[in-house]
Amino acid sequence: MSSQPLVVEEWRRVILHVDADAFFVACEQATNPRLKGRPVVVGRERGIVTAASYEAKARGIKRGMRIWEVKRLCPEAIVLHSDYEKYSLFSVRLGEILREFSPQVEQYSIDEAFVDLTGLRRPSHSSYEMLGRRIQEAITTELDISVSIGISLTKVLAKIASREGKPGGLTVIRGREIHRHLERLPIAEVWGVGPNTAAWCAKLGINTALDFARRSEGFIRSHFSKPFYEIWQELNGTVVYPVRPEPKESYRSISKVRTFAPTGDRSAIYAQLSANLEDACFKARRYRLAPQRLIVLLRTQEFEERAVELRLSTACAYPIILGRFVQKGFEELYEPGRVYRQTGVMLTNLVAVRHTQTSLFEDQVQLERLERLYRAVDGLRTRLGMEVVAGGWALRGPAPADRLKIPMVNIRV
DNA sequence: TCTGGGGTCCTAGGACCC
DNA sequence: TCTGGGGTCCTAGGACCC
Repeated sequence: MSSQPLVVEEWRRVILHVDADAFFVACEQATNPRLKGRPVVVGRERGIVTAASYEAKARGIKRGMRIWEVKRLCPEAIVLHSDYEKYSLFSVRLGEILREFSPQVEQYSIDEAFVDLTGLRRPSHSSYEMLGRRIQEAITTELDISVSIGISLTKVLAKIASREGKPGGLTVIRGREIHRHLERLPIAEVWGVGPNTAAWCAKLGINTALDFARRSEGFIRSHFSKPFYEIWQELNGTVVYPVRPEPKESYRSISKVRTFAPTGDRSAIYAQLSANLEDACFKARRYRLAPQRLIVLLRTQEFEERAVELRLSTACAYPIILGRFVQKGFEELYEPGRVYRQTGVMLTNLVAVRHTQTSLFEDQVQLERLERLYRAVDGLRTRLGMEVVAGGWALRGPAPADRLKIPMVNIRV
C-alpha cells in the first residue's frame, strides 16, 4: 500500500472558518434574553425541529425531530416559529463584522463564512490565532451569539478545525499538525464525503480522514471522482477551493415543494402545485430570472417521487402562462386512486429576464399588462406578505386536459 | 434520520455529426 | 451495408451541502 507523506510548510494560505453555534436559536436568544440557558427549539410552523439550543440538545432533542416528540421528551421546551428575516439580518451583520478584518469574506451559508487571512499577521501585529480571537470577540460582543472558529491552510481543514471546538471554540491546525487532527476523524465527517462515499472508502480499507489523506495521488485518482481528489488535496494542505468573496446574485434553479397531509384529492393536490408555482415564480421575478424549463413533481405516500420536465417555448415567470405547463405535467403524473403527500415545482435553465423573447405573446399589449399586474402583485406581497394575493387559478381545479396543446419532453420517473 | 426545504456540481452514456 | 474513429452536446441521475 503506497503512502503519502503529509505536508507541509507552516502557512501557505490561511483560511478561517466561522460557524455560528445553534444559529437560529442563538438569534432568538440574543433578541430575547429570557430564552438564554433554556431548552429552545425553532421550527414550530413546520412541525419539526429546524434548530435546537444546546440545552435542548442535551435532553436528546435533534434536528428533524417532530415537535410533539419534543414536548414529550422535554415538556418545558420553548418552541418558536422560525423567523428567517431576523436570521438574515444577523447573517448580514456577521459578514460586515468579518469584512472589518479582511475583504476576502465568503458567506457560505446563512450561518457560516470563510475568511482568507493570508498575509494579515504583520499588519495586525498578532498571530493568526490572536486575529481569530479578536474576530470571535467582535462577533460575540456585537451580536451576542456564540461562534466556533477554525483556522488552517484550506477550507476543508478549516471546517474540520471549527467543528473540533464546537461550541464556542477556536482551533488552529498548522501544517505539521494536520495528521493529529485527521487520525481520529471518521472519513464520513469530512466536508463533501457523504454516506455513499464513506461506504466505498470502508471497502477500500479507509476509515479515518488520515487513512484517506495518506493514500497516494494515483490511488485516489483511480478510485474516486474529481470532487474527492479535490478533498484529498485540501486535506493535504493544497488549496483547491479559494475563498470567493462575490455575493451570490443569481440562481441556476429555483424550486418550491410542499409536504401536506396525505390525500388523493385531485383538486387539493393541484391547488398545492399551483401554490408552488406562484411561490417559485415570485422568487424568480425578484431576481429578474425566467425559466426555460419547468419540472413538476409529485411524491406519493410511499415516498416515491415522480417528475416530468417540460420545455417552455418562451422563458417567463408568470404563473398565468406557466400554469398551463404545470397542468400538463400534472395530468401526466397524477394517478387517480393514489395517495400523495408532496408536490413541487422547479424552475431550471434560468435566464436573465432582459434576454427573454416575447414571441409567445402575439401582442405586446398583453405582455405589458402581465408585467404591470405582476409588479403590483409583487409589490403588495413584499409589503404585506405572500398570502395577501392568491391567484384564482391556484384555487381552481385543472381544466380538461384535451384543451391543452403543449409539447412535452422527457418523462422522468 | 422512516423522511423538511432549497440548492450545486459531476459524470456516464446516448445522440448526432464529420 | 458494414466498418472505424473522434468530437461535441445534452440528459438523467448520483452525491452532497446547509
